[in-house]
Parts: sequence; C-alpha cells; structure tokens
Amino acid sequence: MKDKPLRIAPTPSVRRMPRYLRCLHALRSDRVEWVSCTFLAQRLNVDPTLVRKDLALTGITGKPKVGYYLPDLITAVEKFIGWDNPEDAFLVGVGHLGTALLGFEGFARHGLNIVAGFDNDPGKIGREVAGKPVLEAAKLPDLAQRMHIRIGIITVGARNAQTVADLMLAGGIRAIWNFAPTPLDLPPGIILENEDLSGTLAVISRRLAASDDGI
Amino acid sequence: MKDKPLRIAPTPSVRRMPRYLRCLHALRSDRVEWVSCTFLAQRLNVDPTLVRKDLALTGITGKPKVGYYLPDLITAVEKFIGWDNPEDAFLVGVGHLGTALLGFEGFARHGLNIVAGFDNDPGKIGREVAGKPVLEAAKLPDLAQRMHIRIGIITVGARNAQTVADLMLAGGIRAIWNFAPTPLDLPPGIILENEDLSGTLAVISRRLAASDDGI
DNA sequence: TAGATTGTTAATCGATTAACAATC
DNA sequence: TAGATTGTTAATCGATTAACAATC
Repeated sequence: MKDKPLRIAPTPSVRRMPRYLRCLHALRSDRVEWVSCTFLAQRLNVDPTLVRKDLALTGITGKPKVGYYLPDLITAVEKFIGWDNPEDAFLVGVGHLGTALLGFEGFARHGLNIVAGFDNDPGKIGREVAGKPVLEAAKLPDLAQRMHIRIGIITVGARNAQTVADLMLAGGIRAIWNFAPTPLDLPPGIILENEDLSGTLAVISRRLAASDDGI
Repeated sequence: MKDKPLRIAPTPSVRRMPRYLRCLHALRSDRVEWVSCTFLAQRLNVDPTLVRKDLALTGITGKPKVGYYLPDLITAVEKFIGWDNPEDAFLVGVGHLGTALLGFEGFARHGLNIVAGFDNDPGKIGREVAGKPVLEAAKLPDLAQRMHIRIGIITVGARNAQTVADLMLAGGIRAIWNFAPTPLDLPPGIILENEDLSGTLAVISRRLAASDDGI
C-alpha cells in the first residue's frame, strides 16, 4: 500500500494534535464510537471549524450528522504526527533535567524512545539512569551514526550546548530538541526546536505586571 | 516618579525579549556602548523592522545613525518584562523535573525566585532541595496567602495536576506555569502557560517524516 | 423528513515584512 | 554633507473565524 506524500502542515495545527489525541484516548476509554468536531471543540475550548480543518489535515473524512469514527480518527492522528512508530533518540546532559526526561515513561507513547544518555562526568559514565546507559559524550558521533539516530536532546548548560550540537551533527543527527537557554548555530536543513523557558517566564511576568495595572 | 500604564504587547514580541537581552548582555561584556537594530537582527537572524518594533514597545528611543545606548536599552527591556524585581514562586512536585527547576540558578536573573517546593511524599517533606525547603502540599494555600505568592509551578504528573492547581487557586495564586501534560480547568483571569512538550514532540516528529518525504 | 454536522469558500484578524520619509 | 539608521505607515502573509451549501 503506497502512502500519500506528506503535505506541509501549519505548525500550530501540528502542535494541537496531541491535545486532540489525549481527548480521543479518554473517549475511547469511555467506549465512545463516534465523535464530532463540535464536541471536541467544546472540550478543548477552541473553534469547531479549526478542529475540522486540523482533522482534515490527517486525511480522515467524517460523516455529516454523526462525526468521525473514533478508532479511525485515532489512527489517522497518530499516523499524521508519526507516533505510530517511535524514533530512537540520544540525550546529552544527565543532570536533573536530563534524568527527568530519561525517566518520562510517556515519551514512548509520544513517538520518542530515548535509548541512551551521554555526559562528561566520570561519576555518571557507565551508570544507568531509568534503565538507560550513560555513555561518554565523545562516543556520541560514532554511535549515532551506527545506530542511525536522528533525534538529539540537549540538556546541558548554555556554555556547552553548541559543542554538544556539533557532536550531534557529526553523528548525522537531523533534529535537535534544545533545552539549553542559548541559540544554536546549525546548518540549514537541521530541524531545531528550542524549549524556550525564559520566553515563557517573560510572558508570565509581563502578564502579571499588566494585570496589576488593571489590564 | 510615576510609571506609564502598561500597554498590551503582542505575546510573540514579549517572548523574543529574553533573546535580545541575552545578546545585549554579551555586548555589554564586550564593552560595546551603542547597538543598532540592524546588528541585533543579523545576530538573532530576524527582520530588522521586527527588532525595531519590539524595542519600541519598551518605550526606548534610539538615535539615527548610531542606534540605542546599550545600558539604557538593557534597563528598558528588563523593566518591560518585569525582570528588574523578581517574583517569589512556589513549585509543587519535587521529582526529577521539579528538582531541576528548583536548582536552576538562572531563574533569579529571569524574574523568578522559587522560594519553596511542595510534595506529598513523606520521604521528601522536611528536606531541602537546592537550599529550598520541601513542604507538605496541604500547607500551600495558607502559606501562599500569607507570603503573597502569585506564581505557581506544577511539576507533578498529569493525574494530580488539577488537584494541585486547585490548591494554588485556594492560596490566591494568580499565574500558573504548568509542566504536566494535561489541560487545566481554571477560572477566567488566572494566567496560564503550559509547557507543551508533547506538542513540540509532534512538530519534530512530523518534520522528520516530512523531510524523509523530500519536503 | 428535519436538522445536526461535514467540508469548503470567504472574511477577519494579527503578526511580519516592505517601503520610505525624518534625522543625526 | 552623505549615508546609515530610526520611526512609521502600507502591504503581505498566514492563521483563525464566519458563512453556507452539501449530506446523511
């Protein structure tokens, strides 16, 4: 069976998909069989048309009056975001944050399978964290290449983030999830997502100040 | 001296401010005195006009041909995002992620001062993490009220997030930074920022799949 | 059938980018 | 002065919302 080529999809829509999915899984637990955009929209507090357009991106079609068949819809959304077969990933920086991410059971159900951690601390190298080996950072490029790893997660401090990114590039990694509060210099074509905590802090802080001001 | 009332500012602009600030601090270390939008735009890889509009939001004015006076600019941006005087905050859920956040030295320079952690695990209550006390979760509402805490950080699992949010509301907390992968039901007026890891995972996963498809 | 819901096209909205006069 | 840069107004772009015909 030949798959359709993936069309480009608006990032905001992609970002909403996991929210739909969470809601859909909850409905499945309740033995629901059909679900409408109207219902999902109310539940997630968004516009029904937006839901309809988002779901249309997955290629599914609904039936007027009844909505979408839940099992098919779940399959379609999971396939759309590629969570039907999880990707292996490497994580560098086994501090508290790295340890937390290594231990998140939920990632496996979210398309991500972190297979190893890397660090430079001799006290950590050779140990296991959440059942995953912690290896010497210098070994990453070779291993990544041999294991065809495509996703790298950076949880080191700002100072070392670029060095780690370069190791990942050397290993042929194609997508980087960066938790370090520093911009990375990457060649074109490399997928980059920054987890921008300071940006979020700025938004919260500004909104609080604004609400003090009565707006 | 009377401050101007805060005008509403576009969220994307607010979110960019910390990036400018980081760059500005680096320039200050290099003893630079004047900086232009053109320069910042190149450095951060964004449009110069966008930088100009963002900086204008802070109320600062520049000089044609030379740009902005760096010390004034830094002050203006910090004040704009309220980082000139950090807010105290409570964190609930002292697992790996919570421990990581409690230990981030950088938050203090980013307007956030986490003064205590809360948990339900008797093995954690009464201990200290990163020099901050870990207290019983049930004590949060009373303490938050007495200490006038306005920011709450949720780092518990999805199952307990709503319960924790309710405790925070009872304590008069006005802004919630939610790391749990679940939507929260909050009354209007409460500021909410979700750290949406699964959304980011979806974007990475989808982009990888799309790049496999040659687009 | 009647009416709720889908799918699609048009209108709106907000953010980004382009154009350009004012300025030091 | 000449020219780089600011500040501002207009154009573009993309996402969201509104309107509505088609459908079961």
